[in-house]
Amino acid sequence: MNKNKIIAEMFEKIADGLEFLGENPFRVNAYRKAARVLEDYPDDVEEVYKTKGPKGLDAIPGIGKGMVEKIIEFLETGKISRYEEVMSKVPQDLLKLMDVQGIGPRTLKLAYDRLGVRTVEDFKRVLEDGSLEKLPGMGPKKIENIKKGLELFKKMSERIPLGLAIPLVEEIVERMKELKEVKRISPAGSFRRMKETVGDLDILTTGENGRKIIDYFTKLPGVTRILAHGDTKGSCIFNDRYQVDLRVVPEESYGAALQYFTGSKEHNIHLRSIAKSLNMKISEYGVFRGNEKIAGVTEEEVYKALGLIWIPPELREDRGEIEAAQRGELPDLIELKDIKGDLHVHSKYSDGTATLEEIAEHAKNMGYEYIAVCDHSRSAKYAHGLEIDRLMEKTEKIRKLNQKLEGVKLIAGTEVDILQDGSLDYPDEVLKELDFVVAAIHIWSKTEDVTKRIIKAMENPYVHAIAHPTGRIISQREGYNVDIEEVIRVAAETGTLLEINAYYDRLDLNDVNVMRAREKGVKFTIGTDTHNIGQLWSMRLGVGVARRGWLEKKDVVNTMSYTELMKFLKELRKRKGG
DNA sequence: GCCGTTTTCGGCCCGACTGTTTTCAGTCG
Repeated sequence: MNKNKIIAEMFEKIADGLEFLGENPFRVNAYRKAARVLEDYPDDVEEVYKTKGPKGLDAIPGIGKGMVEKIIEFLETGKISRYEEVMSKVPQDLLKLMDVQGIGPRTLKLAYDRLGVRTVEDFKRVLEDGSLEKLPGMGPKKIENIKKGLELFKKMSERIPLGLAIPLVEEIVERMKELKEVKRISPAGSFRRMKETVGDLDILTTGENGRKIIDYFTKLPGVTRILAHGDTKGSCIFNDRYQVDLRVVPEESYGAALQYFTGSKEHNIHLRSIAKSLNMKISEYGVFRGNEKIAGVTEEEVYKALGLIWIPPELREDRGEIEAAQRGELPDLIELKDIKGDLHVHSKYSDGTATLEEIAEHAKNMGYEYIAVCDHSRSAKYAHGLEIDRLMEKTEKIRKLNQKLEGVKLIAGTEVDILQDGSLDYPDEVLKELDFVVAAIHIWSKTEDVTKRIIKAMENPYVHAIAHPTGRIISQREGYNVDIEEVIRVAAETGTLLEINAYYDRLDLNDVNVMRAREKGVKFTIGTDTHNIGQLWSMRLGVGVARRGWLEKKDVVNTMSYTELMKFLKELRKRKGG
């Protein structure tokens, strides 16, 4: 585990603290930016410091002299004195409330100075007993707003996995299209960027009668609460859980608005600074030179006005895509239609619910050429892992079935367990008989470093891929204690594929790790880890991660035809010495 | 606190909404 994340968190907390103390907002922003840069930075800062010294750290964009000093202080002493100084001046418990809608640093400071509020509990008390309301700038509506914000805070504090939001958003979009006033409609925000989790869901429309469109929206089935209801914006809670904002914008600024509301915030900030350097101004209404509007109908022309080619939403995180677009060198991203098959599906043989025949049938429905059936291995008792004879029986059945099937093939595979000592749950003679082997860790302890186990598995010539390489479950668990940089390095060295597990709460590898692995020359497989056939659709989540990780068609092996893929898998084993 | 092919000082992204105001501060995205 590298220290980037720890330092990033400390910088973030310094930013919160300074904001509360009323420090120069630009300084606050500098800490936030540094935190975000570190969070995303591919290399371990400790390693950078060791090999390149302070200069190496200073070369990181957004990290200057002051931040370098603090990073070094942390690496050498485990502390940052500035952090401790700021923390000693602020009520740390109270600052948690910064994330509540309607509460910002000024409100907290006001309550702190005038009412002696020090904790979340204090704050709730002055909110209830009316003393907060008596302060200057506070009024009944503000108080009401904060109360609502607190109520929602608990429910909303957890971000929603993208896979859960997709059905809801698509249904809303379909229903809105039924209204004849609605001309154009598109989801925006982190949803459109295919971020692994989403907060609020943003939907953008153009159309004639804004009021009517918003009215219709607030009356959709599933609305349990209406938060805002105006001529251009409506905001509702669906199913007591999902906040959806609908905006109606004029046709002539649709592109600018879509760009603006798609974000990310960091991407937009960067764009606006470019606009400024070109003596232009960019907003949700368009790109302006003086009072003259020079772009705004489409996103393409917005980017073009700034000297950029259009940037796919998945890349808009300010992770180098703007510079790449300036050079005209954006990747030709993989698309869902490039996917020729699913390389991680479970059948009834282990803990899946579908028979081989049903899987083949659904492969056809998905328009696939193949599906790899990768059931659990014998140690996975909890999942009815297959003993060798059952595995052989299943493999035999797949071979026979393939002779009958038209237009689709099943690939005989396994998701073989990587055991405690890094050996595999089937002997090589057995693995050899299978066309596709993904290896995975399913049993581990929190204190254990599993890096060596995974590396040993990658060195096995019969292993094609490592499934869910970090083991994280979105908003449930962190994942194994694994040095992912090392895993990536060995994957590149041995040619072993890394899986993008597309199951909605895994998405493992994640976007940032995919990006790093790609830079090192690693190839990928995308598999849905489907256990019942209705989950096959989540391939699009995996493709979303791949796109966010800058992958092209050539980086993902299940874009190959069946024949190409089988050839590739055989050659990979040869290269690995099998 | 960061940053510079106009700048090592003086900028730093922008607009809307809300509620509280009577000209604006705070918050949000």
